[in-house]
Amino acid sequence: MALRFFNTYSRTLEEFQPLDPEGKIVKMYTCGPTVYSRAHIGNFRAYIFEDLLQRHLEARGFNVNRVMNLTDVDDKTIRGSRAENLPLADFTAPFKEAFFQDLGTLEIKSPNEFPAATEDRYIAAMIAMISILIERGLAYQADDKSVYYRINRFPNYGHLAHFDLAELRSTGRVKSDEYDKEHVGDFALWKAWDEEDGDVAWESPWGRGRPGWHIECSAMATSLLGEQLDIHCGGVDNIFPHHEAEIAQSEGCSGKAPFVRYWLHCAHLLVEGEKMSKSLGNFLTLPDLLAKGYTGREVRFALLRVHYRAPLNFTWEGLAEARQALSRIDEWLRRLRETARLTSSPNESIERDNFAAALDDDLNISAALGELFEQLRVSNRELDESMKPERALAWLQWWEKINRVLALETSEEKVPPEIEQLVEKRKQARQARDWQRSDELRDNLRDLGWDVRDTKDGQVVTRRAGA
RNA sequence: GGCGGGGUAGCCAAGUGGUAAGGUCGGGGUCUGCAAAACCUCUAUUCGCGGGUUCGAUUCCCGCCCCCGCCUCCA
Repeated sequence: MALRFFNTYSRTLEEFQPLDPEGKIVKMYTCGPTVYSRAHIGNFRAYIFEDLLQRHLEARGFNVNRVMNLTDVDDKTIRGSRAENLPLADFTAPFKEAFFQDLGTLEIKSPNEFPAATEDRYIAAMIAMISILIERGLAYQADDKSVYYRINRFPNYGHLAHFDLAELRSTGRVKSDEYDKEHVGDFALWKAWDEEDGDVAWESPWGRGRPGWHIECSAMATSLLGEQLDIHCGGVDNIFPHHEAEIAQSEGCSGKAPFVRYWLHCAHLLVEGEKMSKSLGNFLTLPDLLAKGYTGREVRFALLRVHYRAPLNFTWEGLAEARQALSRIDEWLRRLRETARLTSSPNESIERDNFAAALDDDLNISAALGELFEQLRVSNRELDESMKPERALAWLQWWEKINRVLALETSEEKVPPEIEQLVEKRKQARQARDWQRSDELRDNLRDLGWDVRDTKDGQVVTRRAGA
């Protein structure tokens, strides 16, 4: 089956075909975090979905050039820096750092570029774009000195979100500048400096000020990837106004459409059935989960296993399920490796491609995982009936291909000497058929965070999940 | 009010116009000194509700209900 994705723009499944004439390079832009606080697991659901997308494209032979921006200037970052009495850059730096750290913990591939909005070259690019928009009559400076996009002059405005301009109404969520704007829906490209901005300001042809939110993504995306992109992702809440504005700005400047060939949006995350919010006390960050003993891969699996367009209900029970499923994979790999140890010559291979085929269908991760677990059972059965080392090696190679996409494998933890000693003692007790002593030592080991099991080949010691 | 997404077993979740993958939990079994792991087996006459089309619908059409989100700076 051909690779296809659900394009928000057309609201249909479309076969994927990159712009690159060779059909090789994929230009992908993903909206990154606003660095005013630690990113929460809802944010990471989106980034993990994007990671899965990138990895699967790579598995299918594409060369993905991915950009993820960092929004390091906006109302919230400015507010935060003032509250802490820090220069803006000093306020945002630790959040950038924390973000990179979390990406690492979750095995999210680093994008090729991490442009930040405040970098000189992008501020310059934004100013250049705004100038062009003004020249073309697509933007204007209002009485409040800010520059706004004139949405009435961009006929396509509203297409992505399926919004009718006449029906846009203010939710009052944002300070209303309606008196200065020609249309309520006109959005800021350049915000004139005001007192609350403190020393956060750049010079521009329209006076001191700072960029509006939307323009940064247009500027960074087109600077790094060109005027037209293959894929642009984000959470569904970004469809409007953010991505709608990006289309208006980018196409308004380049005159080329479409700005983006495939828009992919991921649904939100709920926590225990409720929206995550600080007031509900269910606002979770990665360190919160790590502190409870969960690992990055367990969180990754819990966030990965639901299709990206379906809402994902994050629960503690779900994390426990993830842990259980992963330890099954670990045990399976341990057995395969043990069997494969006796050979190094792969002379057969497992030709089953259903995993990747499932992902071809708009990243159907559930079907893909279904296939993985089905084959896991098949191969476990083969192991039970004594498997040849070459066969085990073939299964391991099958897994490696899959794991390049899932990124769920951890390096095995070495058994420390003191644990080895207890295991040795237990071995002796068992040889003496001293079951009481044997069970005692097993309990000791468990308390120390190690599981020990008896198999026909002797004791098997593994690290306890969550220990 | 407008625009989306979703409602499938205790929980999570695929799926097809022809009779419900997979994960997890729980019951039974094989194995084991006991466990554990692995495997086998059982657990939805039924897919939010009501109509319609059809030989046949969870799947297509119509209407309704519920949940979540967006409607100007939230992934």
